[in-house]
Order: sequence, then C-alpha cells, then structure tokens
Amino acid sequence: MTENRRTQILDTAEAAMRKGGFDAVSFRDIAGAIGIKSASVHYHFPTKADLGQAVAERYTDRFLDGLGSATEGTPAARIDRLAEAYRAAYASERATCLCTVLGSVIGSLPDATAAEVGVFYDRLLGWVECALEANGPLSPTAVVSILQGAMVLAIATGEDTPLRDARTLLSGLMGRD
Amino acid sequence: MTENRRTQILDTAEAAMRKGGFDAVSFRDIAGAIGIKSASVHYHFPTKADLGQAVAERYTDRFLDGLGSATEGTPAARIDRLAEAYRAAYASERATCLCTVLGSVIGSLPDATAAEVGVFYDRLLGWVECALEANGPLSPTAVVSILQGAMVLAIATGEDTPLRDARTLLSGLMGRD
DNA sequence: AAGTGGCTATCTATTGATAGGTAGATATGG
DNA sequence: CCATATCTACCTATCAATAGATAGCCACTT
Repeated sequence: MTENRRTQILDTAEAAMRKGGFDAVSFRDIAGAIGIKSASVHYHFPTKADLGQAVAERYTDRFLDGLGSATEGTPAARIDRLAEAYRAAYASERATCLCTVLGSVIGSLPDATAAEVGVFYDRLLGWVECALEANGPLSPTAVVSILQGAMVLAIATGEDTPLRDARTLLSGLMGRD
Repeated sequence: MTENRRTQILDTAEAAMRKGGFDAVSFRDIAGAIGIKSASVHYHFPTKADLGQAVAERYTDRFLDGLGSATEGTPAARIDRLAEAYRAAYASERATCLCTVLGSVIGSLPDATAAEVGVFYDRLLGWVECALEANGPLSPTAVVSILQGAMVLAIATGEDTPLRDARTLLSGLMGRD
C-alpha cells in the first residue's frame, strides 16, 4: 500500500505538472485528488523540490525504458520509435513531455528538480546519439528539438499536425542511410 | 510618462514570464522592480489575464515586425532570418521565446492570455507559410517546431548548440529550392 | 516497543484583488 | 481669469484564498 500511495501521488503530480508546469501543482490539490491530506503528501515527499525530483526521475526512467534499446533495429526505426513515443504521449494524455514543460523554465525550478531535468536531457540525448550512429544530416539535438518543438506546437494549437509533420520529416531524413 | 510606466510594467512582466512562466510573475514583484506599489500595477492592468494578454500581444507584434516581410529575399533567406531571431533572443537574454513557455501550458492560462498566445502562433505560422512558398520538404509547423524545440533544449541544457544545429539543418534543407 | 502512514491543527508568506483616498494636471463654464 | 469639475496615476490599507511547511497525535502492523 505504501508504494501504492506514493505512486498515486507521483501520478497526480506528474499529470498536473505536464498540464500546467511546476507551479501548477500544490500539495493540497494532490492530496485532495487522491483523498488524503496535504500533510500526508509531505510525509512521502518532504519538500516540493523532492516531489519535483521524484516525478522527473520516474518520468525519465519510464520514458527511456519505453524507447527500448538504442541498438535495436535500424537507425531509422529507432528514431521512429522515439517520434512515436512523443505522438503517443500527446494522443493519450493531450499533455506535453514533462521535461519540455519543466525544461523551458529550468532556471526557476528548485535545484534538485532542475538537476533531475538535466539528467533527462543527458540520457535522452545519449540515447539519440547512439541510435543515430552518426548517420545522415541529423544531430542528436536536432532530432530532440524537432520532436519537442512539435509537442509544444501541438499543445498550443490543439492540433496534432505538428507531431505528424515532425515524424514525416524525421523519417524522410533518416530514410537514406 | 504614462505610456512609459506601462512599458516598464510590460518589460518587467515579459522578462519574468520568459524566465519562469506565467505563474512566476506577481504583481508585487513587478511593482517592486520598478519602484511602485502592486495596486498601481492593477491600475494599468486590472487582472493578471489582462497583463498576460498585453504582454503576449506586444511580444507578438515586436517579434513579427522583427522578421520583416515574408516576401523579401529568397525563401532560404527568410527562414534564416527567423532562425537568427530565435538565436538572437537566446543570446541576448538567455530566455525562451515567450510563447514557447506560455504555449506549453496553454490549458492552464486565463482565457484572454491563452487566446493571445494563439494569435502568436497563427501569425507566426502564417508568416512561415508565406515565406516558404511551398518549396522543399519543410512544412510551416516543422520549421517552427525545430526552432522552438531548439530553444527549449538550449535553455534546459544551458548550451546554444541546439540553436546552431537547428539553423544549420534549416539552411541545409532550404538550400536546394 | 518500534516503525509506518496517516491525521488535525496551525504557522508564516504570498497571491490576486479591491476599496477608498490624494496630489497634480487638464479641461470646462461663467 | 478664475472656480469648479474631471481625469490620471499613484497611494495606503486590507481582503480572502492559497502556498509550502511543521509539530504533535493516533491507529495499525510487525
């Protein structure tokens, strides 16, 4: 049950952060959503920095696990898995990648939380670098930029066109390697 | 003097929003930064939704004016002006595009503010569509995605590599039209 | 007896917002 | 030309709501 409650808290906090950013999450709202009191949330995560860190850490693990091995399949297939992960995240929850929201305001996050967001980008860029095998015109940062930007645009405009365009563009650029 | 004070408020609010998002701005902080009281800020902008709208509106006008005409120069030159605008914004202020920050959490913004962010994307995508002249493999959303995502990545990682990569990629893709 | 996981109650700080007052400029009307 | 009225741009003071955080208690398990 312990781990369950913790998971509930993280689920709720993650959803709220992805929709409205770090400041959109309050201990009271989280507690209210799962039927406990705010003091009990503090029991599991003493400070908001702790909570932010834990949310980002779990998100990072899950996101990278979902991508599978960076050596499985062709480079083009790997990048397409990444593009599909972004598209699926938008389709299922209509919310941005957590670290896109947090990353754009990283300077105003608590240190512990900001550091964990940094880890996300390190690991993601590492995965992409490995997946690309230095083929084609794309750098790791370019791949991540396209997908991340498409995500923001999709959220902001309420359409998934940007994500489909991004996937098309990436597969076109990866196609000849 | 009136318009001056208003401008001061907008300047301060814009800088704060670009660094930390909508919720990072408080009437008191703005007032304190320019040496007046929070009630005086409310005098110029009754609600926070009004303030957000005004900031976004001014930002949109300035950003698009800075791009120049979407029919001046070659398509490649136009897109390069856009890329340069993003790079310059990062270099000079080390802050994201306002509407990238606001756009990623558009669902949790006040209606009036969110609507104005929508206008930004409409106008920007319109400019890019015109600038591209339907040449090459790039869609308007793809162009904006790349630059916007690169901006987030630059802020999150503290390096300008993503922006330089984005510009290189775009000029490579525009080169042959 | 100790640890876990929650509770009540409370603290201080900060938030957006409002009511109502005031000094100075500007405009209006006799 | 002067008195009155209005407007501008700020002020003080205060509000209710909400924020993150803490102290200390209680029930249940081990």
